[in-house]
Amino acid sequence: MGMENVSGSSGRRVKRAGIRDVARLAGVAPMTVSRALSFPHRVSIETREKIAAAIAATGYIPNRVASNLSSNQTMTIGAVIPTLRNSIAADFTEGFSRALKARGYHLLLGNSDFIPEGEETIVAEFLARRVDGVYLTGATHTAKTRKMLRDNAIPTVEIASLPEDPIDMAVGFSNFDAAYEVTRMLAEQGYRRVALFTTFTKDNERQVERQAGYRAAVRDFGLDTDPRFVAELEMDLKAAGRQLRVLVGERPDVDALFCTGDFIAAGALFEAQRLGIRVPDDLAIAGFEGLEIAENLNPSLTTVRIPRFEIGSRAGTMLLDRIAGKDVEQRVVDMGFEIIKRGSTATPATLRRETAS
Amino acid sequence: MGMENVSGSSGRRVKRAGIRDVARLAGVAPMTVSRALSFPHRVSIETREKIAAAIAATGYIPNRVASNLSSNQTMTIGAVIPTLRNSIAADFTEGFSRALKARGYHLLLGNSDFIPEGEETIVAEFLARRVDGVYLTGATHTAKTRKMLRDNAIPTVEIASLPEDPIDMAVGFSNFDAAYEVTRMLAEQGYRRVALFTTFTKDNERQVERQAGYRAAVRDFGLDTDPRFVAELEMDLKAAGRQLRVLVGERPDVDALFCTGDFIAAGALFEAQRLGIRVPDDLAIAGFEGLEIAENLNPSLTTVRIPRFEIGSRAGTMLLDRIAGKDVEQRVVDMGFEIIKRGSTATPATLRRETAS
DNA sequence: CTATTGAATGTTACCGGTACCATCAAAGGC
DNA sequence: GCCTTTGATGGTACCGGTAACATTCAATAG
Repeated sequence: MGMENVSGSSGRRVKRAGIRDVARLAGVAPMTVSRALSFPHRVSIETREKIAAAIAATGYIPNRVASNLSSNQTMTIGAVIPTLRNSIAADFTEGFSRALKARGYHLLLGNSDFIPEGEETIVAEFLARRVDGVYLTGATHTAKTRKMLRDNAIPTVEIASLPEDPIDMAVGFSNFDAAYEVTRMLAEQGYRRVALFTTFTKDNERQVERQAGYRAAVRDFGLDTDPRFVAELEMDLKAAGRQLRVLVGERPDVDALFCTGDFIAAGALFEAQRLGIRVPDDLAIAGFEGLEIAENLNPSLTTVRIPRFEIGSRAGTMLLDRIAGKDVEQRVVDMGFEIIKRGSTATPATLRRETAS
Repeated sequence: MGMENVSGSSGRRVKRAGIRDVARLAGVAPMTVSRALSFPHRVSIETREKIAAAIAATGYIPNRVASNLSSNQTMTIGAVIPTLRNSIAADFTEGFSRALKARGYHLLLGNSDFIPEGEETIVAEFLARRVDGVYLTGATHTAKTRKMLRDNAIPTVEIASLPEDPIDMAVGFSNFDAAYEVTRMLAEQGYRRVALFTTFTKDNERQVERQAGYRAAVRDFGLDTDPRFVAELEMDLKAAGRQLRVLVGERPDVDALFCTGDFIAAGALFEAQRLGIRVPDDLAIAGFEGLEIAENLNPSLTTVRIPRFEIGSRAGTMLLDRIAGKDVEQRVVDMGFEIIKRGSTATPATLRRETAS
C-alpha cells in the first residue's frame, strides 16, 4: 500500500513511492503532503521542508491519474486537428498550446484526417478521458459530436471559422469576406477573368466559404463566370501546377488566379515560370494564409494574412477562462484578416498602358 | 455514488451515470459491465445486450481516468516536439500518431522550443501522468531527463538521430553521413568552394552532425575551408536570403551552397534569383529534408530525402511493441536517407565546358 | 450417478490521491 | 479572562473503475 508497481527493465517489479510513504517518512499525514504540493502556503515552512526532504529521499512522483480522479479535473484539453502536416493548423495549435502551458494545462491530440466521423470517435474518447475542454478545427461536425459536447457541458472552442451556431465558443475570421475582398481587389485592379483554385470543399466549410466569397464577388463585379475557372484540388504544389496547365489550355486568356492557400499559389507560380507565363504581367496570382514563403517568392505573393498564432492563443485563453468559470462575453470572436498586396498582383499591363497614355 | 458531477451550462450540477448505475439497470454486477466493455466475448450475448441497452439508456460514458488508475496503464504516450511549426517534426509526429491510433493509444503533446530544460519539465509531467511511453525529438537531453526515464523504466524512443547511447530506443538516420554525402557529391561534380547554411546548432545534435559531416567531406575532398563559408541562421527564408547576400559579398567566387533545410535552401534560391545569380550556373544549391516544395522550385532542388513519415511510424510500432512486452531486437534503427539530384546542382558550367571540348 | 471442468457472473478490496470536516493550539477582541 | 477567529494538521470516506479470487451451475467425463 502506498507503493506503485513499476516494471523494471530487469523484469522484476519495483514499488514506487506514494504519498503515504512520503507522509510516513516526513512524520505527517498524507493530506498534509498533498497540501504541501498543491497549496504550499497552507503548510508551515518547517513541515514543508520535512516533506521536501522526504520527497527527495523517496524519489516520489505524484500520480496525476489518481489526483485527476479524486479532484474530478484532468488539466487536459483535447484537440482535434485534421492533420499536423499543414502549416496553418500547426500555427493555430502552437498558439493554443502556449496559452495552455502558461496555465498548467496539457494537450491531448487527435487527427481527424478531415473526416467528421473520425472527429466524432476522437471526441468520444476525449470525453471518456474527462478532458476539461475541447478544441476543434473548423465548424463542420457531426450531429453526434455536437450533442455529446453540449449534453456533457464540455467547454469547447472551434477554430478558424465564424459559425452561426457554435457548439460553445469560436475564434476565427470570415473566410467568405476574405475571399470576397481578394476577388474584389483583383476586380478593382482591372482583372476580368479571375480563376479560383481551392482545396477540396467536402466537409471543409472554410473552403466552401472561400469559394462562396469568390463567387459573390465575381457576380457583384461582373467578372467572367466560366465554370472552368473554378477548380478543387489536393493541397499539393504539384497538383496546382497540373491544374494551371489545364486552366491555360482551356482559357488562355485568364488574367488572374486566386488560390485559397499559399502553397497552392506557390505551385501555380512555379509552373507559370516553367511555362513562360509572366507573373503578374500575363497572369496575376494571389494566395491565402500569409505564410512566410509568400513574401519570399519572386514575385512576392499577394496573400491574406490570417493571425494564425493569435487565433490559437486567444482560443486558449477563452477556453481556460470558461473552464475557470469566468463569464465569456463574446462566444464568437472575429480575429479578422489582412490583405497584403505584393508583386504577384500588380496592376495588369493592359491597364498600365491605358493609365500611362 | 455511481454518479459523477457534471457542471451543467446552467450552473446546476447533474450526476453522470457510472458503471454501477448501468449495472443496476441491467440487473448485473458492475464487474460484468466492465467485462462486457473490455472483453465482450467473456460475457453471454443476452447479458451483453441488456448491458448495451442500459448504457444507451443512461448515456454512460466510461471514465478512463478511473480505469487508468485501477489498471495502472493510461494508453497514452507523451511526445516532446521542439515546435509544431516545423514540417519535418510534424511529419514524424504524424507517422507516429497513426501507429498509435491503430493500437488504441493516444498522444499527449509538449513543446520544448528546442530547450532541453523545457523538455525536462515536460517529461516530469509525463511521468506524473503515468504515460505508458515517451517520444523525444533528437538525442540531446538533460542528464535528469535521461535519469528519470531510465529509473522509472519508461519505454522511450528518440527520433531523428542515431545516438550512441540511447535512453532506450531510437529511430533515425545518420545526419553526419547524409551531409557528408551531399558535400561529396558536390565535390565530385566539380564544385570547390562549397558554403554551408545550417540552423542553430545549440542543443541540436542533428545540426551539429550535419555540420560535422560537411566539414569532414570538405577536408577529405580538399575543398576550400574559408570559415566564412559556414553560417548558422534562423530557420527562416528571409534569414537565408540575408545570409546569401553576406556570403556573395565576402566570397563572390562561392560556387555551391549546401543548406541543411529545404526552406533555407528555398530562401537562398529566391534571393539568388533576385540578385541575378543563376542557379546552378553561377551557384549550385542543395537542400535537406526532401520536402514537397523542393521538387517544384525552379530549378528543382537537389535534396536529401528523409523517410520522415516512416521514421515516425516505425518509432510508434517499436514503442508499442516494447510496451506490450515484446523483445525489441534492435534498439537503434537506421532508416537511411536518399540523395535526390535535381537541377539546382547540375554539373558546373566550367566543367561542362571542359567536358564538351 | 458423482466428480470434474469451464463458462458466466459476483464479491471484495484496492489503485493513489483529495474533498470535507474535525481537531487543536495560538492569537486576537472586548 | 473568556470567547471567537485563524492557521496548521489530521481522519475518513470516496472518486469510478478493475484485479484477483470466489461462486454458481450446466455440461462432460468416468
